Amino acid sequence: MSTAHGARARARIEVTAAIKDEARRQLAAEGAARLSLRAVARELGMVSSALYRYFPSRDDLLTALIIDAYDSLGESAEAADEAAAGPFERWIAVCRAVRRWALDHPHEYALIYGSPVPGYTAPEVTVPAAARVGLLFIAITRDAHHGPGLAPTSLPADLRPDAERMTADLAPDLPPEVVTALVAAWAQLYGLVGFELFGQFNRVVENRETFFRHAAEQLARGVGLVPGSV
Amino acid sequence: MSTAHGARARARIEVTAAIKDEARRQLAAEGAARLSLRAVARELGMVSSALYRYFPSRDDLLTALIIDAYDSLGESAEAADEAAAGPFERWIAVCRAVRRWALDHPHEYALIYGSPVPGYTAPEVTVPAAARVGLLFIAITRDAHHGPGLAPTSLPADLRPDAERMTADLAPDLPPEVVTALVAAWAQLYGLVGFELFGQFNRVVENRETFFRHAAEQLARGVGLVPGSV
DNA sequence: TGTACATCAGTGAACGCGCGTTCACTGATGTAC
DNA sequence: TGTACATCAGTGAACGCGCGTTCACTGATGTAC
Repeated sequence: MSTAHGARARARIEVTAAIKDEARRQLAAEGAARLSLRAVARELGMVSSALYRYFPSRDDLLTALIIDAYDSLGESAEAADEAAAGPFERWIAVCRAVRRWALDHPHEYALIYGSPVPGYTAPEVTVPAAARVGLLFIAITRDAHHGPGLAPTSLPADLRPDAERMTADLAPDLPPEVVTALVAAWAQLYGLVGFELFGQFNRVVENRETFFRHAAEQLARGVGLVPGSV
Repeated sequence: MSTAHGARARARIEVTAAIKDEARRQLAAEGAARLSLRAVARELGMVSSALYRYFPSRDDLLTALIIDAYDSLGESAEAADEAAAGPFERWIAVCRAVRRWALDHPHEYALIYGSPVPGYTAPEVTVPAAARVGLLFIAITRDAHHGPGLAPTSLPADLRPDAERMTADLAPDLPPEVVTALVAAWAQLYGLVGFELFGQFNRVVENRETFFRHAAEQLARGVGLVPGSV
């Protein structure tokens, strides 16, 4: 019954991977807006119409690349998390992994966190992969909250309902003050990374690694994490 | 001597403005990657080659739009600044103006702060316009520093040289701790705005106005600003 | 083990599209005397 | 005020390009009996 191990099935997996690899290469070189099915096919020595056996349209190829990018970023972040001990240190490690990954994969980063690709809207299937880094930050903060050291700032009254809804959705065992700070810190992290990546720090910040680490530490403090506690 | 008031000169100014307006309209509708000289000309009832009397190439038109966008954002921010009193309140007002402008001009915002347009690199002429909002934040913080209320966090030793260089470049009369915090806050502000604008807050933050205001207040505190002091 | 049929990866030509840019030109507006 | 010439905005045709997608096809791989 299982054709899943036939030569045809194996070939299909390999060619699909080759298409994505070449597409990723072009993405890295030119950006998502310039990614072209015809160019991918040309580079693989195929005829452009052959790609339609693997991806029903250019948008589907883009979607596959987006999911892969989120997963690649998620894996980097998770590996950094596992290599660190203590909530504060884990937080910093994940922030640095995100920055590192972004600098190593600028166009893939732009694809998932930059301005939307014109004419393309990401389908629902991308959501789980997109959530990985966020879930990691939540897990780290939750672990810290079980120990000592969380000193959340207070919430204004008009933010409380939304904060409580977010808390119920994301991390019911954390205080709403912390969840709010967490979401803000998450967005702010991407501001820091994006500014560096897209050139806004040119002529302003030079020692970017050190600057980033300092800023990431401030973000950690913002969600109540302090160095050294385990 | 002065042909600057002839009918021809006046017409030139008007047509140049009309081209930019139409280009801005297409930018708003489709994004920078889809902006096309031919479509602009078509919409204006001109032949595409006629645009070359006004802009030597598509890139020059893009550059003009970028400068206009920075100036438009800068004006909004400056107007908000002037309408507020006290450093903390001015800070919040400027942050909110930036967010408001971004939500009102999403594609122009993406053009100046989103992922770079493929094949285009912004020339030097854009720098002064790009600096306006940053200068505003520096001015606000400087004013606060002349009064009471600045309580800067400390700097790690390895960041100090870069922090002192930045301080000399940007605001020699401010302490390096504050300048560093300022640059970070500036990047973080754009993280908050970008996340909302590019859809990362979908299904996460609902009351975005309130959330943003709270986050902006935290940023203000990060550079040592506190409410109520004048 | 061998044969008949079904599946499906890849081909090659074509459709219809839009793009940026160049170039020789026409004709109206502006300038010098 | 009138004439001769220079400037320059806008035209229309063309160049050369690349794109996504469709379609009828060939031929190799896989399946059922």
